[in-house]
Amino acid sequence: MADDSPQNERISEAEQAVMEALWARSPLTANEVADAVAPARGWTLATVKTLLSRLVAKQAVETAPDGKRFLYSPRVARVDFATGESKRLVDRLFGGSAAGLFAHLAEAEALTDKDLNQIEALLKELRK
Amino acid sequence: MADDSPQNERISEAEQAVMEALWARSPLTANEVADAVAPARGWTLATVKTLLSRLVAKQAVETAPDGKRFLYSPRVARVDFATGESKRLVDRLFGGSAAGLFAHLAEAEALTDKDLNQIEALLKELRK
DNA sequence: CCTTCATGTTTACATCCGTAGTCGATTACG
DNA sequence: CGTAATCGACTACGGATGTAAACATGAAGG
Repeated sequence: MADDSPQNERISEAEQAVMEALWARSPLTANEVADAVAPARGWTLATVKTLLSRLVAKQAVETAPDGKRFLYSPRVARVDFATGESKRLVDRLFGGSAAGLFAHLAEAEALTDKDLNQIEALLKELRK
Repeated sequence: MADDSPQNERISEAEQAVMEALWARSPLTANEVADAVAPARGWTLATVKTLLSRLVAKQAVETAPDGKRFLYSPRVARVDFATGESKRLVDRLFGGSAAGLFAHLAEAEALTDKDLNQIEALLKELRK
């Protein structure tokens, strides 16, 4: 029973920063990833390399040899990651009810007018 | 500059299970908390005691002496915890846009009809 | 009173995470 | 051809987390 499916392992916060770079553009070399991510987080190249390794181990990223080095690409889509994390939150905090999450955000005044308008438009669209 | 405000520290997943017990009913003794959470998670009393200690250290839980033992109560409201976690998710994944989260859930078909109805009703209420 | 039970405190330990240095091999440049 | 730069792999290490046992101390019961 080989575990060939991507991303059973959890992606940590620091790792996500690396994924974002790859989601934005890929494939990238380790250096390119570092250029994209390291400055904003104050990381050294070594840190980025470690995170890339861990992501490869977690099968969240795959490598293609390119001469001496590797080109890195995401193996999990950002959409799937976002879905997983969102569902986890909804389950953990709102008993699986997405509406519960929205009620909560509304109550916490965490919804801007813009949010409300967009959600309303979305709803209309879905109803169609 | 004393840090007297509750919960700057992050509450972990295991710790949240303990918080849930206290949010459901409080104050509770360590034993009562254990009775409430240990079976479902397969924990021993010792584990619950450790988690309670850490929560006290994190100022997420406060104690009141009750003779020989302590009574534990939450110091952070569940609502605030939920708000914090929700905002963190929205920031980390949807650039701070709650509508983005909503659009995403819709696209992932993670919204049931019930969710949609409830959200619609919510919106109507907010528009009032 | 002395033993036992209950309960909080301390210690333990494996794993994960954040952050990074070092090593070994390979490539490229002089 | 030899030396320097490059790059992935391995090692490191402190803190957080999950999980729990050992210990100390006070209370309760015989």
